[in-house]
Amino acid sequence: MVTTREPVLHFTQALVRLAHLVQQVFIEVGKEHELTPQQTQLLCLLTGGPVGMTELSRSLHLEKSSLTGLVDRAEKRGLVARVRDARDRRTCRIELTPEGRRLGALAHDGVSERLEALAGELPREHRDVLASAIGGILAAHTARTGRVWSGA
Amino acid sequence: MVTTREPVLHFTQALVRLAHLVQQVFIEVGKEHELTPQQTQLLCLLTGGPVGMTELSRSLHLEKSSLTGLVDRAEKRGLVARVRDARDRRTCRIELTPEGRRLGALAHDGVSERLEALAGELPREHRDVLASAIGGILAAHTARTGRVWSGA
DNA sequence: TATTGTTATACTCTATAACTATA
DNA sequence: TATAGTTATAGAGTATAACAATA
Repeated sequence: MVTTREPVLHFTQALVRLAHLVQQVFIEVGKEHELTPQQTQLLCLLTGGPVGMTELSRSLHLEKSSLTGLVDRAEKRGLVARVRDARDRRTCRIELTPEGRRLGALAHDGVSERLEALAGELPREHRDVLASAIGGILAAHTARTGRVWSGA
Repeated sequence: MVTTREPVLHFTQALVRLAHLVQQVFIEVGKEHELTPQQTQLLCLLTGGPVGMTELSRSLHLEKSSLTGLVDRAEKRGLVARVRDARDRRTCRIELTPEGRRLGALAHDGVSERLEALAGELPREHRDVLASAIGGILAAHTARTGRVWSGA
């Protein structure tokens, strides 16, 4: 049984609420730059370098057809570009335009800033425990599914 | 490969990835019961009892007009009902139908189960630190905005 | 006048199924 | 045949603006 300082929240409850808070930060920061949450996520992901549609759809957990529309709209807004590959003419890599890179960086920084601020009052060692505990959860999940999400 | 106590992830990076993982769990569990993520969230929120449209729109961070549609669809599926108030005939409270309550409970349990499983390998004291650290973050945010999200 | 909620409208986001082009 | 990506279609989710009904 739990004897010492009992956590106020159940463990899973805490995770769910935290997730929604982070999601909200993501939405608000995106809105400041007139980005939808999905566009924000796309830009953050592409910060790591160009990615093909199939890999992108796996990373974002989206059907390829859904991704086509997302990339279409981002392309129309001048945030990303489709670059065709001469070797395999079926494929294309999606890469950031300078404007996309700029907005992606702004969004990334805005999210970091706000999350840091939220956690500002936590003692340093709690932050470390938090980060490494989360790292453990993510590692367990990655080992099980082979999936990594690398946004923000 | 994870060796030292040094966090592998930056703090904010860890939060963002965790949030996306939780979100994905939410989506997958909802899908098992043919619920959209938004419906799942709505049902979980209403588990605490009937809520009016205005308060609901604040809790979910949605415009009232967006909420109208969400409730319409949920009502058409027989998950919730609008109950009009005789005292103030402008307002209505949204409450779960038996079917909505059933699906809400299933979704809630499914989410808890999976998150527990993901965290299954964490030492007990890390889970407690994690939960209380998150509690601190949420409390700080709530103090600042006066908002609570009470889903799942 | 202020509030509660809805309607009208125009997007974005998403999935399924069928398709084209290339390998 | 198999893979990479698109198109067609339908529906859900969302916001803004204008509105109706009630307080």
